[in-house]
Amino acid sequence: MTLRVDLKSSIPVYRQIVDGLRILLVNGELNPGDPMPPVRRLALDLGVHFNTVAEAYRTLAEEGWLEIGRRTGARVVERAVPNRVDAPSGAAFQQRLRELVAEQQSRGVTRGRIARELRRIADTLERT
Amino acid sequence: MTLRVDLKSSIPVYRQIVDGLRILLVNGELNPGDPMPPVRRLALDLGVHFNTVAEAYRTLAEEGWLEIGRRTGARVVERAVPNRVDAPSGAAFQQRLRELVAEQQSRGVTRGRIARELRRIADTLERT
DNA sequence: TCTGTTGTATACTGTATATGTACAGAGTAC
DNA sequence: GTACTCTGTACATATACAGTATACAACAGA
Repeated sequence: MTLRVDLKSSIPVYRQIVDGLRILLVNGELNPGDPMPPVRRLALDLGVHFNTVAEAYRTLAEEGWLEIGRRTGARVVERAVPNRVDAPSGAAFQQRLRELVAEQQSRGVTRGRIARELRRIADTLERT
Repeated sequence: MTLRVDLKSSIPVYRQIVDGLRILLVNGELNPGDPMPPVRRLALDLGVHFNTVAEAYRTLAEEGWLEIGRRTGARVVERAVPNRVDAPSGAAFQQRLRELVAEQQSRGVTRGRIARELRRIADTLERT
């Protein structure tokens, strides 16, 4: 499982884990039925405490991606596509995008380079 | 000045201010020579404490966007484009992009819709 | 039934965010 | 030049949150 966390980042580790795993889930690298590694093992791999991983698992379970059993461990489940009533989230997405882009510009990355990266992700999205 | 903060967000207010102002700076809506509003006034507008705004101003000053004087207040200055030695930051940008995209997908936003948004931003970037 | 492995619950510590309050510097009016 | 007042700064403080330690409960399997 390809997953890394940056302990020095200002983004909380448990959220880094959630974000990282969500990418794998959305892209089908983790599929319904797949067992997740025990919190203690993943925690050891990442170099954090197992409660931190447990928190991430719970978050993903609330989102409907995982099912957690006491002794069974965590497992990926079939997930109903949420009916997207959340129109406002779109605005937040745009805002976050603009912030990220501005930060890159601020670092000196050229507009062309950023634009190319955005298109690359867009292409990847539709080519699936 | 178009700037809003979300007090309920998990993103710290002072960083929301930094991110929001950086967009205005990068896009030329705030230009060298322009005076920034006093911390107490902007704080009042946003509904936060003035020290929170001051922290944001200091961060932008460290980035080279602002110059701060005791009685003069904060002012936008000409900023040298940083020599982009930070190659690793590109990888972090890609990762953040993927995380944002995955989050939208998780919410039920279609790939096409996300791709369109990414391309829209990319177009805006190059059309300037 | 026993045992070991799983996630859970709770308390605790350190850090970061936001605020309250007092202060210091520098223009301006007189 | 002196008083005044508007600017940002420098602390101390309250609070919330992230991460950890530790004990516990559930449950599969021998």
